[in-house]
Amino acid sequence: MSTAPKIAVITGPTATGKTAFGVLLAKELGGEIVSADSMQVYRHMDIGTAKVTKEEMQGVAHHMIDVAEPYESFSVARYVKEADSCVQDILKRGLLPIIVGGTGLYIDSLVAGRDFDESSSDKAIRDELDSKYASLGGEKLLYELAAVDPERAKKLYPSDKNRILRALEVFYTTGRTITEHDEETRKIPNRYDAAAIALSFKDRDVLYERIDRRAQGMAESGLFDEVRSILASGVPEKCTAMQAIGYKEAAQAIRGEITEDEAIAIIKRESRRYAKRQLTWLRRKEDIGWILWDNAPDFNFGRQISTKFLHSLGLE
RNA sequence: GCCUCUGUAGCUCAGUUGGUAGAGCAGAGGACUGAAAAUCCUCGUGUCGUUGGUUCAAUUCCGACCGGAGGCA
Repeated sequence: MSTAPKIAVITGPTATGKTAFGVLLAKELGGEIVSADSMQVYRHMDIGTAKVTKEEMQGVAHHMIDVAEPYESFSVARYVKEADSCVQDILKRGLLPIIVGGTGLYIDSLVAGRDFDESSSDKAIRDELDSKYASLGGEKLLYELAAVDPERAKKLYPSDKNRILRALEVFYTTGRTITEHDEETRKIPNRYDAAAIALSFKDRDVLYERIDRRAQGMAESGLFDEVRSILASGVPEKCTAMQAIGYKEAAQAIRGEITEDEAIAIIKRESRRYAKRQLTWLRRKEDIGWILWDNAPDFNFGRQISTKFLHSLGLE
């Protein structure tokens, strides 16, 4: 049926063992890993992003990690472009690309092969819209959007700044509405035939306990020092990288606005909420195989299920 | 032992001059096409400590009991 190349995807909320499981499958199936994590793309952000270490990689090649500096503004557009060339290259060498990560938008965009045309983005227009939003307020801009793209405007609230600005940006740079743009891209067939596995826990409380423990561990193994040295290197506090959970809170503590203990508590809470959002994103996908752990990841069990699952989808 | 205060949602508490109750936080559900670890939307029934009494009606008033805090001895 589909002539799109087959690839594997391992996803799931944070702290469910994706990294280790990915390495295990890569060794088993003869593959290489392409990370799909919006924060592990940045260099020097290791502790707070729970980035794979050299030892954990066990010799398996990893791509899309450490490909940008924290002060750069990274985005889906750049991710798809670079990750796609990694996937192509792996396929060309006859290996299986395994996408591993928790950034749903990145995975979907890569698999779908969404086209992020350069012409639909314009920094000057975006900045102008941004200050307009600040001075006039979201209500006014939403009216402005409603005049050209009522369909999209109806779906948004005045407070949803990011989406209002992007919708207007697309219209002013291309002359077409974002609704038209989205409809078109939805028609394009997927670039890859992806077999996706999602990792999580049967009991949400178990997941949350792991998240809390992991955040605590990050603090104990030097998260605050890591953030301090990133800030000291001149990275602006309001760049994309510094929006990462763990980093923005640590920065607040470093500035003295909150205590380190308060920061840790907030990091735990925000990580839990993040995991919940990831679950919401993944739950609506029907073509995903879930592996639910009991109290801890059981990779033997996982391997049995996943190899069977991947096999049934035509992967070795 | 006596006196005072207190016991209401997972937590901190508000409230009903008697008609079975509501905020914040936590939490839950959802959306998501160039910041996505981002951004945004929606959601509050709980033996009002237990048990008697008064009352048409008690979480609210009265008594006893059981927790908790403080004061006096």
